[in-house]
Formats: sequence, structure tokens, C-alpha cells
Amino acid sequence: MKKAVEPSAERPAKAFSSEVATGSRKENASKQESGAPFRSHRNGKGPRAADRIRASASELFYREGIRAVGVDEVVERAGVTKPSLYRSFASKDDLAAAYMRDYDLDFWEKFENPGGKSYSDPREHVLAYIRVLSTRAVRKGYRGCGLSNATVEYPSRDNPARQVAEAHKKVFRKRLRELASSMGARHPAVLGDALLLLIEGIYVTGQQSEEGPAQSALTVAKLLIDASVAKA
Amino acid sequence: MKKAVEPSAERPAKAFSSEVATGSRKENASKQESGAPFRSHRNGKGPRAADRIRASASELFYREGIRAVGVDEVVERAGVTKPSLYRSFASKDDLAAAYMRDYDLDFWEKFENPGGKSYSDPREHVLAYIRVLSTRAVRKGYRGCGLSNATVEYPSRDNPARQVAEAHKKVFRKRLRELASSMGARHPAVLGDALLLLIEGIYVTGQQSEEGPAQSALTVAKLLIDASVAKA
DNA sequence: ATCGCAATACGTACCGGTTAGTAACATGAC
DNA sequence: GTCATGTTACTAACCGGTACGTATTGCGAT
Repeated sequence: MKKAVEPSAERPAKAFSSEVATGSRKENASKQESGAPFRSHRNGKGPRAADRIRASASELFYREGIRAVGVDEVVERAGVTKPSLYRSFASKDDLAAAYMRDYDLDFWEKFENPGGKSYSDPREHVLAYIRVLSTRAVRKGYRGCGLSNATVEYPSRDNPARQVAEAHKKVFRKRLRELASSMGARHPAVLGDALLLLIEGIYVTGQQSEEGPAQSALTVAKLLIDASVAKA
Repeated sequence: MKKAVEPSAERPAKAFSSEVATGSRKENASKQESGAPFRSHRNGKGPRAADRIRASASELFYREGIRAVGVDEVVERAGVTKPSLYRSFASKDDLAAAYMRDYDLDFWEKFENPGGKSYSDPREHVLAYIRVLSTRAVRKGYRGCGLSNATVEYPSRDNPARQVAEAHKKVFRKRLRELASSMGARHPAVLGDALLLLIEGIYVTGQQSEEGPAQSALTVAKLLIDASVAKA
């Protein structure tokens, strides 16, 4: 009952290809004393059911919300059956938590390499992320941040999915403060929080309407950063 | 099928006491040719059930989310029965829309008179709202903005509750731009959007954890405003 | 005044569909 | 033979919604 909660310990250096970091298996190796090589079933053509379910759940949960999607819909879209779901995940909540972990991984990939490029200048780094984000946020079916959305859907602090989301946000906040510090902000905590508030604002307003305030986000970010870094 | 959608036409000058603006009655006076004086049944103490339901729904929907709350829970808490609900509201969605309208009314009261006071200086006005808001947002059971939360719960654009929320946000954005303009911002649209993004950021991060970035919101708001108004 | 009657406001009891979750067994690949 | 998966069938709870019966009230006709 105390499964792994933190999304990815810290932020990953590079983020691996979503195959790993399952961590939500029902009967996960309770004892794995010797460095057993985690024998991958189905040697030939990659694993099927569990991962198809994860993919299907991720897409549906993101687009429609977790509560709005039933397990039947998830398995149907995955092309598998319900027992397969419950062989790999203890419950729908557990599946939702897995979705959160996958989302977290994906997020860090997008955040650390916005637009596929990597940045050494922290200011350019953050601005690039916000540029890419606000472009997406203004498009039609945009649905914001899956992690933030989950905390809206699940107010109860002991919901497994929410716990992953909360842990993620904590790390994200730290990371932004770190970047703010690298930029030479007079008050890195304040600039970090400012950027976080701005980004969360983009997430949520982006799904309220196209033509929303996300249009102005990049300008605002520059304003914020320039007003926060030491002037001399 | 085309009920009233806009929350309160425009923003109300003062906001009346939440008794009025029902507007979601099921069988509303289909024909009322002669200026009939709208004979109020129940001469003494106006209708009960419907309003108890609204109050109960507002509290539960806000705290737990709309999808998470069943109509049974709503009526139980209201001390009435289900048919009473469906006599006043066409459906749960319709009740949710009524909740949105009530929330909208309440919001404008809080926004136009933050902390119970009224402000003539737009800068002080906005800052007062953000001060009050960020104080609330940092407290324990904070659940953000009911309207924003509803758009997260209901991605579909033709959900009645969502429609009210969307209309509200449109008006809010306009109002912030107006205030930004009154402050003498060089680019009122940008400052308005900046404030909106910031405020929405407070809403959402406030429910992710206490000790969140909302702490810095007031400082950020000042920074934003001061950096946006003409310097000479 | 008071009888009759309709409208009002509410409750009891129920329905049909959907939901998460499971049990038992079969099959096909390695 | 064992491991992942499919098949079928089931449950128990819950959910939104409704058919129907019943007090109370206001009011016009008698």
C-alpha cells in the first residue's frame, strides 16, 4: 500500500524512453536480492498488454480526464481485455498513478529539451520552454498539464495519482528556482515562483479558450526575468 | 436547450445577495402574457428546497469536484429528496451550471470589493485582491477557482457548466485589461494577461500544496505592474 | 363559513444503465 | 510447463433520473 510515490526521484538527466520506470506492477518483485536482470517476457517483439494499456490510458486520461474515462474504454482502445489490466495494475487508481509517472517522464523531456534543443543559458532555456508551451496552449484541443489537472480531479491528498503529481510539482518548483538562481536573479525564490505561477497560468487558461492570455506569456516571461535580474 | 449561458451578462455593479439570478428553473413561465405579478407561492417564507439544494451543491461541488459528487449526496446534505432536485433543475449538468452562476456572482463580489473594502486606485484594487487571494490560497483546504476547476473537469465545450465558466473568464480578462489600462500600462493587454496568468497560477498551485508559490504572488504582482506602467 | 378543487411542494420507492473489479478457464509461445 | 494473455461471465455498488402518491395551501362558488 505504500508503493513508489515520487515521480522520478529527482529530475532525470535525460529521460529514458518510457519503457522503463514501470514501478506499478501489481506483484512486483518483492524480493530481488541478487541483481536479477529483470527478465523481459516476450523476447521478440516488445511487451504488449501492459504497455498498450499505459499508452491508451495516458491518451484518454489526458484528453478526457481521469474520472471521465472508464476502465472499459481504456482496455477497448488498447485492444486488450479487462483482466489484462488488472493483472498489471492493482486498481484504476493505480493505473492513474502510472499515467502520472509516465507524464512526469515526458514532461521532463520536454522541459529540459524544449523544441528538441538543449540550452546552456538558463534564461534562453526557460524562454524556449515557454515559447513552445504557449504556442501549444493556444491551439485547439489543448488540455493543460495532466498533473495539475489530476490534482483538480482528486482533492484528497491520499489519492495515489495526486501524490505523484504533488511530488512532481515540488521538484519542478525547485528546478525553476535553480534556473532563476543561474540567471542571477536578486531573489531566485521569487523569480522561480513567478515563472511557476506563470506556467501554471498558461496550462489552465490554455484549456479555457483558444485566443487566451497564453498569447502574452512569452512577453510576460521576459518582463519578469528582466525585472528580476541584477541590473548592473 | 439554449438556456442562459453568460454568467451575469457583464460584471455586476455591486452584486446582489445571491437570491436572485436563479434563471435555471426547469419549467419557467412559458407564457406570461399579461403583466401577471408573478404571484410568489409560499407567501411567507419563499421556496425552500431549491435554494437548499443550490447551497448544498455549491459547497460539495467546490470541495470535492462536480464529477465526484452524486446527486444523492447533494440532496442528502440539503435535507431534501431527489425529486425536489429534478423539479428545480433539469439535470445534474443543469445544477452544475447553476453552481457556476452562483460562483460567478460570488466571485465578482470578492473581486470588486476585496476584503470588504472598495478601491478607487486600480493598482491598489488589484493588489488587494491578490493579497487576499494568496492568503487564502496558502491555507489548508484551499481548492482554487470553482470555475477553472470545472473547465478541467469538463473538457467538452458544450457542457453547460463549462460554458458558464468560459463566459466568466472572458469577462474577467476584459476587466483586468480595463484595470491595467487605468493603471497607465504601456501595453494594457499584456499587463492584463500577465495578471490573469498570475491569478490563475495562484488558483491552481494553491490547491497543489500549502507552502506553494502563492506566497510570492503579491511580490510578483507588484513587480509586474511596476515594470509595466510608464516610468516617467 | 365551507366545500371543492387545483396548484404547490414534497416524499417513497423504484428503474435501467454503468462502473470497478473478479473468478474460472482456455490457448498459444517459448 | 510455465507465463502472458484472451474469453466469458459474473457481482455489487452506484448513479442519474422518474412514476406516482400525498399533505398543505389558496380561492372561487355556493
